[in-house]
This record gives sequence, C-alpha cells and structure tokens, in this order.
Amino acid sequence: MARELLEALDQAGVRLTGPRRELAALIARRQGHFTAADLLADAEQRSLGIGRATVFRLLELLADQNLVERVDLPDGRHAYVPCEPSHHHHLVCVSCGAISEVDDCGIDAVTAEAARRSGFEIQSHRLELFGRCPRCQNVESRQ
Amino acid sequence: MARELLEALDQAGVRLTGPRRELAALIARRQGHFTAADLLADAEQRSLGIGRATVFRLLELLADQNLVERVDLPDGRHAYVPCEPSHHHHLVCVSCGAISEVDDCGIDAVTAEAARRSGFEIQSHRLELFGRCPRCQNVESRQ
DNA sequence: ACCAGAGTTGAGACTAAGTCTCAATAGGAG
DNA sequence: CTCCTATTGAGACTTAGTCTCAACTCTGGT
Ligand SMILES: [Zn+2]
Ligand SMILES: [Zn+2]
Ligand SMILES: [Zn+2]
Ligand SMILES: [Zn+2]
Repeated sequence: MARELLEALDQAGVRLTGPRRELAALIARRQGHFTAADLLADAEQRSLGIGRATVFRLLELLADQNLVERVDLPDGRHAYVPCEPSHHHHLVCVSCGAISEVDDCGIDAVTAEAARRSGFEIQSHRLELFGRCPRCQNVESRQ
Repeated sequence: MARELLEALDQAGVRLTGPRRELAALIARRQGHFTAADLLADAEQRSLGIGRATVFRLLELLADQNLVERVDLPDGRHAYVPCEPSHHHHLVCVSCGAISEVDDCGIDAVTAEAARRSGFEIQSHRLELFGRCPRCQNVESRQ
C-alpha cells in the first residue's frame, strides 16, 4: 500500500525522496484515521529525523492527489484517511477510528435537488458519517 | 434574531449576561458564515472588552444548543452558521460565504444503506455542500 | 431592595496546529 | 558523474483554542 502511494506520487511528477518513502510506509501501516501529529509522532519515535513541515507538506500533496482524504472529526480535529482516488465518503468509528468507505449512491440526487431549489451551482460536497464499527459494538455489549 | 438566540439560551438555563447579549447581537447581524476570529474582531472593533475565551465559550454553548452549526470550510478553517435547531445541512457559497439551508431529504436513506452494508451503527452525520450562490454566478458572468 | 452564592468573565499564560524562511541537501535527467 | 532544482530540517513565527483564577455579576430567595 505504501507502494501505491509512491507510484502515484511518481506519476504526479514529484521526487521520491527518502522522507517521502518513509512517511508513505508509516501511513500504510496505520489503521483507520490519523492526524498529522500522529504521523509526526510515529516518525519521531523511530528517530527518522523528519521535520514537522515535511509531514504537513506530504499530507497536503497526498490530499491534492486524492490519495488521502481529510476528515473533520466531530471534536474538531483534522484527521486523514488513506483511500482510493475515486470519489467516495467515509464512515468513521468514533471509538476506535476504524474507517469504512461508502460510495455515494444517492447523494448526487440530494445535491442536485438542493441545487435546483437554492439556485446554487454546487462544486463539491463533503459527507461524513460517524458511528460505531461492528467490533466496537460487540465489545461494548459484552461488558 | 438576536432575541431568538437569547431566548433559547434562557431556556437552556444559563445566565443572560452582558457579554452574551452583545455577542448575540453581533452574530445576528452577520451575513453567512463567520469564524470565531471574525466575531472576536467584531467585538474588539466596538471596544466591547469581551475576552477571547468568552467568544469561544459562547460559540460552544450555542453549538450545544444547535443554535449555531459548526462548518468545516474546504480550506480547513472552522466557521459557524446561525441556524434553526432542527436537523439540516448547509450549502455554502465559496466566494461570498452566503449560506442556504438544505433539509436532508434523501440522506437518511443513504446513511441507512451505508449502515446495512458496513455493519456500523451510525450515530451522526455531517453533510456540507460547497458552490457558488446565484448572486456570485451573476457577478462572475458579467465580468 | 438586599444578599448570598453559583455562574460567568477577562487577562494572560499556555498548548497545539500549521506556516514560513532559508541555508544545506539530495533526486534524477542528461 | 554533474548540475540544477526540488526538497529538506531547524526553528522562528502565527493562529486557534484551552485553562486558570481572582474579580465580578446574574438571579433566586428573603
Ligand atoms: Zn470501532
Ligand atoms: Zn459524494
Ligand atoms: Zn455568493
Ligand atoms: Zn442530515
């Protein structure tokens, strides 16, 4: 999965540098969503000597390329989720952070209707669903 | 409109203090979305002597009461929109910030389907639509 | 009208998120 | 291998948001 990120970056015409390879690997082994701070902590823990700015720069690059999506958690934090470049949405587990992808069947109809009623010309949308994943539901019910 | 905010706050059992009345009035006269910084700047410009913390505290209070909704702008900033307490979503003009409310007809079906497929128990969702309002479309096309 | 006490306030310290600058470094095309 | 440019890390800086605490002010009860 780190490979996919790197290939896509290569495709995008940027250099495949050491720090980028290392960060891609760190992102790949992450489960669910993570924040820039999480990634930075991962890097520091392994003494990779990667600077704060480099982390933010790579995340921005990946987000531009739709290799990673920025999610706004209900508590206001910004997190990232590695994902397919195609348009879709995320279901986020509020207790463990697990992610499930959702294709947006049906949402387009909603946006089209909203556009018709309001006269707005809709350019983009963001849909985020929050809840508890099957595993967390089980854990909870067994306690 | 400031009156409505204050009545709702009263209903919620919090004190109607001077700073809250003043901030409610400032919020009421705002068009479209605004950030905490905007509101703070409004207050400072009028030398109301309202502290930064008070602004954040009131916004949190209003958000808890669903009198204001927190919107995450595409550029990552957090903004607020005064709105009806009932569940709904916002259409945000990316060039002037104008807001249009959208009731979520159809979205519930999407979330139900996503829940069924993923096994998640969905607790909440957030939908934000971004585009250009009718006025901004006209301005653009006349230039 | 008065009072008491809990809720609220502003100042300012503090933390965390994110950006910017710049000299040094390292990809990678040729 | 060489050169040029993209990229890097350090650290200063800016901004968002939180926290603490002594001072203040609502408000309900008298
Ligand atoms: Zn979970
Ligand atoms: Zn969509
Ligand atoms: Zn507009
Ligand atoms: Zn909804």
